[in-house]
Amino acid sequence: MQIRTFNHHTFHSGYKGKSGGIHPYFEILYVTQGKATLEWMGSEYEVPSPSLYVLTPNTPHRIVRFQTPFSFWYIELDIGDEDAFPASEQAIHWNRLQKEADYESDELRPIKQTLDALSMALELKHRGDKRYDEEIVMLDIRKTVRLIQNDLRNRLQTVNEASDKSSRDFIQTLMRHMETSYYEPIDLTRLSNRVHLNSSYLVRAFKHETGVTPMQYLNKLRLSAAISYLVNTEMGVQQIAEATGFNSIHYFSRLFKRKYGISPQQWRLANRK
DNA sequence: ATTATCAGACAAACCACCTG
DNA sequence: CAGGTGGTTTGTCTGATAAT
Repeated sequence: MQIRTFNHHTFHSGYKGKSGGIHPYFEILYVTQGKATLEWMGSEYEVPSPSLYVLTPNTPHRIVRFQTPFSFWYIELDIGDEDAFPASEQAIHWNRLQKEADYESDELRPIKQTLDALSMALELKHRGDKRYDEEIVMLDIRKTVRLIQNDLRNRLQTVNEASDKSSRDFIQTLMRHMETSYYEPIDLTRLSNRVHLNSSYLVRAFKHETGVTPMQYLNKLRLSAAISYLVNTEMGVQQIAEATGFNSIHYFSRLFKRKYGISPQQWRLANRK
């Protein structure tokens, strides 16, 4: 495991710079001051402070609204083939909990203590202080990840004991699948085979539960990924269409224009700098 | 609760062509 | 040449309805 990059920011009123991205790295985002909304994998998350978000590789994320001053730091990690990091399902579950997370509680206090230690260590690194020790930072990151996983495991046990498993778990299964594999070829037949259900029943159940059909949900994910690529990379529209799972640039730009009113290229020009 | 079928509406995907 | 549009074919979604 390697730190690929880390940074800390405070947004003051009038801030108009970049506040998100997409990259093939695992990211930990720790919010220390202010409130905001995080867009991640097609959903919005209320971001209080303190709160901690785990962002899995290749997923676009963006802070869209914030109450100033808004402070946070993040670390992007090249985790190689380590499997100790939360899977997408766990990350989603964890991030959803952040809205109401109480970091003074017995369960979460150890995480906050570790994060505060990390904050201080990263501050040393930022200043080029000799006391900075990368090894200790790595241990703290591993400890944080481990604490998150333990906390999730404990919660899951209590949930499973308390409630009967929803008969509609397959919808969550499919949503998670699309969120992590939106760039792969996905069609209705593959989705219904995946959960062993009739496709017409699947569409009805999915819409009933989520308000959108499976393919609408998938396109929403793909377009929000495309937005991140447009703003944060130099990739051409053709490349972005491929990277987000669209089979053709033509269809991509048409869908894009339908949703945002302008073409991808125009959107990039309008949202740069 | 789930599957099946059918028809009609609508959206996605594709090809050919246009534009800057 | 990359990116955008028009028209056509193919796939998805929905409502109705019947059955397990």
